[in-house]
Amino acid sequence: MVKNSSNTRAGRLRQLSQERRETERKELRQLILDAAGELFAQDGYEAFSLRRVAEHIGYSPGALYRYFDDKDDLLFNVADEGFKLFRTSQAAAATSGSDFTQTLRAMAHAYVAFGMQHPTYYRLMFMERPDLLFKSRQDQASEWLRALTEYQEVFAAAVQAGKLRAGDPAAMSEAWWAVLHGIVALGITMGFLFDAERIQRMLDNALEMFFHGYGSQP
Amino acid sequence: MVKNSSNTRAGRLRQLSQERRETERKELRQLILDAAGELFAQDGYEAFSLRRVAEHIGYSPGALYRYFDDKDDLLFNVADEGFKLFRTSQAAAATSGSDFTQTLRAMAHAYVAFGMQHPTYYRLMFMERPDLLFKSRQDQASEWLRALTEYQEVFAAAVQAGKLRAGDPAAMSEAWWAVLHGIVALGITMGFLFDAERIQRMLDNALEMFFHGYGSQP
DNA sequence: CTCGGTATGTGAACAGTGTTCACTGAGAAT
DNA sequence: ATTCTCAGTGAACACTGTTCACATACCGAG
Repeated sequence: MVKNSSNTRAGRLRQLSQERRETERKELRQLILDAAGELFAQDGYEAFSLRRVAEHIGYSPGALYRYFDDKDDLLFNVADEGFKLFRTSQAAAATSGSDFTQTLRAMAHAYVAFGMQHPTYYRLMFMERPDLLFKSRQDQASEWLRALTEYQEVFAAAVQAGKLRAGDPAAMSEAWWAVLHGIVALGITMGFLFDAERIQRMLDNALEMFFHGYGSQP
Repeated sequence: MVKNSSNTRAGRLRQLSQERRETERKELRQLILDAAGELFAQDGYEAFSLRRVAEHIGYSPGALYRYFDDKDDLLFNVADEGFKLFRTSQAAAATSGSDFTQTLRAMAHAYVAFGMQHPTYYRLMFMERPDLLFKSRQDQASEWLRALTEYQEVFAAAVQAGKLRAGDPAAMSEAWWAVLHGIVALGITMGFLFDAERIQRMLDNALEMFFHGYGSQP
């Protein structure tokens, strides 16, 4: 039984040693995670391999299994990093403009910018393995849904304020999310067709469509 | 030198034999392709493997390389099958409604239905490896762009007829394509969030948005 | 009919992947 | 000082795509 005995010399030593081992463990875990993030961003999803991560930090492949259950588990934790970036960029945009129109524009541009600047993250998060974000940990899974519900709140407020026409805010935000996702997905997977400027114009067109529609009747 | 000599018995035999070998070759090629398509639709992109295709038809893995350059080459030809399906379904929808609104609705529903009914094909064609459709063969590459330009033509006609407000038809169709792609992509990769009915509602909402917009001002 | 050539399929090999596991070796606990 | 725990290793397993020397069967010509 381990007692909380820091009054004796042996007790203090034991505790310090335990703490040190704990921080060492966390440091190595972080080292793996950093290396994984770097290699992932560099080589993309397909070429990403456990063995190369291990080699990159000078460990044997099997060692990583002391810190992560699986390749999927490792990827999940990498995706988490991407989600932090995504959430902060979205949150910043959400509180930028005073007008709803401006706010939505800012959030949309932030969304697309994130996808274009971190294509591998976006791929992993929203395209390749979105299932990763659901299983695994419950406390972090909500992180993922929160970004989605954030849009809904903005939309609900806009409908209530009369900035948008009456209707189901959830349905509207879903449809708008589909637009954003479609633009980013096309931009990422068909970079040879759509360069950055064209994606920008596409987004502007989509915003125009969103607000005013393309129909001719008033 | 091979002369076109079907007047002698030996000549006829030679020609028939050559024809037979040729058809045998085509048959085996088709057998591989069918098996590949089956396994691909069954197991999806990630689990798809050359060796399993070979095993499935009772050949050694190396044999496939007599008929396809590469795994990519094989996948490209599988994708081609998907494109035939896609194109015919789109073409049928394009000539269905007399009114533009109806036509666009029909095409949109066909688009989404294709994605939901053939998720692995859609993944391969538009998400996983769209690069496959560009390199490889020039004559078939246009096949892929034609489906895209078809939308543009419909839009151009609609603008000219006053069914849509004035503007660049290409930009409009691109934006609308992004919407469709976004809906299907979300439906495919996040099937646990969006079931078929919800995707349907999402599409209806998107059509509403497309025609009338979500803004409150007239 | 026999010879030479041509194309086809095989089997083994290579380099890579994720994952497991018996084993060291060092440090902590007793 | 001895036991115990745990991190890390290295080898193995079952896969993957791809290549290549080789056997083999068949075709065309002499």
